[in-house]
Amino acid sequence: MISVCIVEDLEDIRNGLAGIINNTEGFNVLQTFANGEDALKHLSLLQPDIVVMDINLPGISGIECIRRVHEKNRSIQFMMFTIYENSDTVFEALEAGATGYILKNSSPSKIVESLQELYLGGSPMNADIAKKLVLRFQKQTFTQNEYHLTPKERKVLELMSKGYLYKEIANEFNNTPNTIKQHIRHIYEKLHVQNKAEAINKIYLK
Amino acid sequence: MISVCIVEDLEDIRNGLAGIINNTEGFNVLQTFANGEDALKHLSLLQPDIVVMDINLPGISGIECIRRVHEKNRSIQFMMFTIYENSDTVFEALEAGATGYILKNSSPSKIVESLQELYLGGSPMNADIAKKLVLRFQKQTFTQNEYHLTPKERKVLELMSKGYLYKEIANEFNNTPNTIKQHIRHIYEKLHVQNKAEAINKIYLK
DNA sequence: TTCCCCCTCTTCCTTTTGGGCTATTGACAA
DNA sequence: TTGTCAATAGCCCAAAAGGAAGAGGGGGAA
Repeated sequence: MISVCIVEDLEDIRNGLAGIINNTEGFNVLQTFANGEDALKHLSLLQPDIVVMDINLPGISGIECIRRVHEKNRSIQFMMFTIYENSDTVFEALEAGATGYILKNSSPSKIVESLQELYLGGSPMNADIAKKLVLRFQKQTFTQNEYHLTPKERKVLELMSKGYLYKEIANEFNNTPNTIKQHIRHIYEKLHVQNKAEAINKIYLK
Repeated sequence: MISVCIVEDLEDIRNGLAGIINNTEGFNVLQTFANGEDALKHLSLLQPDIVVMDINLPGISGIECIRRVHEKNRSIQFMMFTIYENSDTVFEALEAGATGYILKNSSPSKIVESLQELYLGGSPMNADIAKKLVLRFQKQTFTQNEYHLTPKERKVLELMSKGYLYKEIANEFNNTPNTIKQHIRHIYEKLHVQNKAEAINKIYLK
């Protein structure tokens, strides 16, 4: 039996969704909430398997609600439930702890299918959002070539990003620290940055 | 008309797949290849919209093949085509430039649907793989709590990782640089690191 | 062959960082 | 009320990083 809680401010949608889930074998709606504040109070005690969370709630946002509950309850799975697909919002929610994502206009069967996937350890989401995740993932390799770094510079940058000192990098390549310094100066010029942290940020983060 | 090339060493599977795709309205199989070497020679000229790439090829691997073609042809979309779901392999392929992912035992309709999604800019993949991507994405936020950093320390760390100097962070919070230095000392102690780059690495990378 | 780029290394100098140590305040919990 | 801890801040000192400017060798392309 998969236990579910629903947080959704619109009564019709909330009840409709609860109906769909309750009428599906193997699912059980424990409780529904009309706002994030109520949900915050009770979710830790209820310990549902899944929380279906509307993102646009009055008062505390769905994302904030996920963040707070997720922090203390790592076993509860959160399924975002929204009408639109703003990718920033979705990323924020993923960061806050959500693992799945369904659109409000999905068919009942699609919704149930997604909940099952989530319960089985998957991350149901549409191909668009998955693509954005993939792009973030690819960014690293992608970015490096953009700045026309030479092979040597890339290797230096990599060690630098791991916290190696100039002299340690120098040992690694049998160079003098001065040489490494020179490479790093060139890297900074090409990236238009002034220090290690900025360089790492530009190449490996964001 | 969506143009497709197929790289797959097993003749039956290759022809079967080509048949499925050619019999679907809106799709056209330009050419099929039995190995990566042949594909490498011709893909740049053929410029298909999509390449369906088997990962386990004799000789040069599918991943290496994607990497090389992708490097010079950013508009060609790559769909991985495998029997198993080793996540390391899938990540490697994503890194190499693949954006979609289908299992060999998928139904013909599922395969066609995935190809359409890919063409429309999505990243078709099953919920398991999506979950792994999400987990990588969440790692950051996840890690921070592990080291019991205080909220202030987290904020300092964040600015530090962006390349801010002590005094710049100090201005941001109306503190003296000495205070920031002290916070950073504590951060380093908690993370067991000696410098910025290591700290960034431990919290935001890998 | 000439020119450009990559890799190598230097010297001189300033700024930034990091480690050790100490200390005060306020909040919160036992 | 006493103890702990976060946040604030200071001092001294040494190491590391970064900026400016120059220079030589080697290899590939025009």
